[in-house]
Amino acid sequence: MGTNQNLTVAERIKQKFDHLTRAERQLANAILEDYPVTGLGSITTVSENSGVSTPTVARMAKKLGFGGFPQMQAQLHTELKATISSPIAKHDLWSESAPDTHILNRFADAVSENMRQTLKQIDPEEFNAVVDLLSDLKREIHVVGGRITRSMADNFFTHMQVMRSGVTLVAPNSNTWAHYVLNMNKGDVLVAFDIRRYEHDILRLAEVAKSRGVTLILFTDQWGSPAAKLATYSLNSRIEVPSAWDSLVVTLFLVEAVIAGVQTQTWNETKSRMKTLEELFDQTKMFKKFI
Amino acid sequence: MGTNQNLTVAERIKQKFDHLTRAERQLANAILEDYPVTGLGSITTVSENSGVSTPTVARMAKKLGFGGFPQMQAQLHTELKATISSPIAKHDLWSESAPDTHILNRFADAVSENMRQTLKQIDPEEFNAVVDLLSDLKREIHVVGGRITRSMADNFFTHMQVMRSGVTLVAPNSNTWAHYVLNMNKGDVLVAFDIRRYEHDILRLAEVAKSRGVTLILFTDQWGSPAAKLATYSLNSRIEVPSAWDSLVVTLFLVEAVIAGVQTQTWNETKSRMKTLEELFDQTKMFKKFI
DNA sequence: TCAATTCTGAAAATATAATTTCAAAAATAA
DNA sequence: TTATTTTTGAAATTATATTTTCAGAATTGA
Repeated sequence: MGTNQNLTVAERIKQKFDHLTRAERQLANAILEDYPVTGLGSITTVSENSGVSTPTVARMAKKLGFGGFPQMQAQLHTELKATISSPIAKHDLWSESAPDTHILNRFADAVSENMRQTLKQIDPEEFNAVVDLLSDLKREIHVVGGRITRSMADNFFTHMQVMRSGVTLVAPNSNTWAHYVLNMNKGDVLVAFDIRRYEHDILRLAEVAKSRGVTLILFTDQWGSPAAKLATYSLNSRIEVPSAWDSLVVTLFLVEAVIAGVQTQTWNETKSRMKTLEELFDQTKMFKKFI
Repeated sequence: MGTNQNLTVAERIKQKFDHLTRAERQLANAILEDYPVTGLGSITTVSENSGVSTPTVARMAKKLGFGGFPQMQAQLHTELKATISSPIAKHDLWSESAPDTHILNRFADAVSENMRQTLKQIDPEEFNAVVDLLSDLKREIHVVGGRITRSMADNFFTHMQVMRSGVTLVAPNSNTWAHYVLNMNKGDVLVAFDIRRYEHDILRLAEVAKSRGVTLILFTDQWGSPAAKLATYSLNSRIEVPSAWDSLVVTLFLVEAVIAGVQTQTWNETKSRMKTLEELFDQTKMFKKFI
């Protein structure tokens, strides 16, 4: 039988519409009405919604060239997925001169997808709340990272330090952390970075900080660090890429966006401060000689 | 229990995410990935697609406040119907719940554009050459960053150090750099990071290194650091974003891609090394107590 | 009109889905 | 480490969905 297997359900219905019986046409119209959502329920639901019996539904599915109702439904799922998912051609972006299989392009695809997924899941209210908290000059801010995320913590610290006072970077070596804890007071904020291969020390620090009334902001991955349950705000980013390691690209994106947010928020108070600091760097740069 | 009945599945997941278990989070991420289509199949399909068991799916549905899986699915159907019938096809990237003008979305647009432009301009041959050079175990590698790019240098160093021996991170304080120069020999590689507000010290170090027969790989911005003229390979990334600072997101992308390249190239020699190191970290993690 | 044919859905039969139970595995606490 | 708790999925159970059967209803052609 010459039924083309690649047709959509809607196309098949239209093609065969003349050969459908009265009850089948009724069903077909119901399916096309809110296409493809109506077809997604159980055969019972579909039959009820269109006022026909379940055998009619099953029969029509076969008539349209499917093995049965479940097969027709699977096709509807596939179609829906194609409709819903991004219409943006995946890699018109990327490096054209390199083949699709080149690590650059595979990496780019993965990072781009990570970005998309992360942004889809982020709660802007939560983001705003984080920015507000970090813009509050009355609160001291403590920043800590793990073995791999240390660079994120460092980057965050470097920028925050320019914008405001009262920012501390907790040293990587956890032996010294007791001293940092002494300086954490009620109302302070701890910004922690913890991704897969979650570090026990970070969790411990978060616990101790929490017990001292410190608010925890956590940058973690899609699965969530164990410290997440202690966090008031946690910003999760997708980190999987075709590599033996995880990608911090999206995490860095969030960090930079938060920094930009804080900068906007505190601009009035901090613009002169920033200018002075920048000038200082420019000057010292001039006079240093190392060799 | 006070669960609001009018929340979407996605909202419920986000709300309860921190209280979900490992397998449940895995499932939650799978559902959010192609939301809401992934959740539309049978409980069996959903469980298979997300790599968890059917009881886990049923349990999570209850945990999210539904009577069971079918109830959760009904909610997904309702949501889908609402989505489909709304004619406004939002650009599905980025955070839909935030307005276009929100810093998150403006930042995302900028970063995405930076990524596109950067990849368009990168020469895959040059990229490959950089990977080859860094995979050559006979060459010592020296890594240096500036005030802002230090975190990039640090990140690069951390990963390279796991994969191979002979990698040195040049300390941030340029007073001490003379010592590092003493250890640079002909054939060595200097990986330098230098973006806008180019740092004079980096240029000086590059000059000195060059005079000792060291090959320079430079990560810089679209305009190119003054050190670019000394570099054998330079990887330029776009860094402009709506912020007082520049964005290192794309630079980090290139760094991670290079690392992934080196990893692939040296896999045979380094896999055991990597494994051992990872295990070491896992162990020390267990026994350290800081407080 | 009536007989032949096709269509349809109630009900039975079958297949699959969803939930529950429970023992093993993993995580956590002591 | 060892004990305790929590989490997890295989297997059993239960509930639903899907298909099949078949008798009656609707349609068609004379």
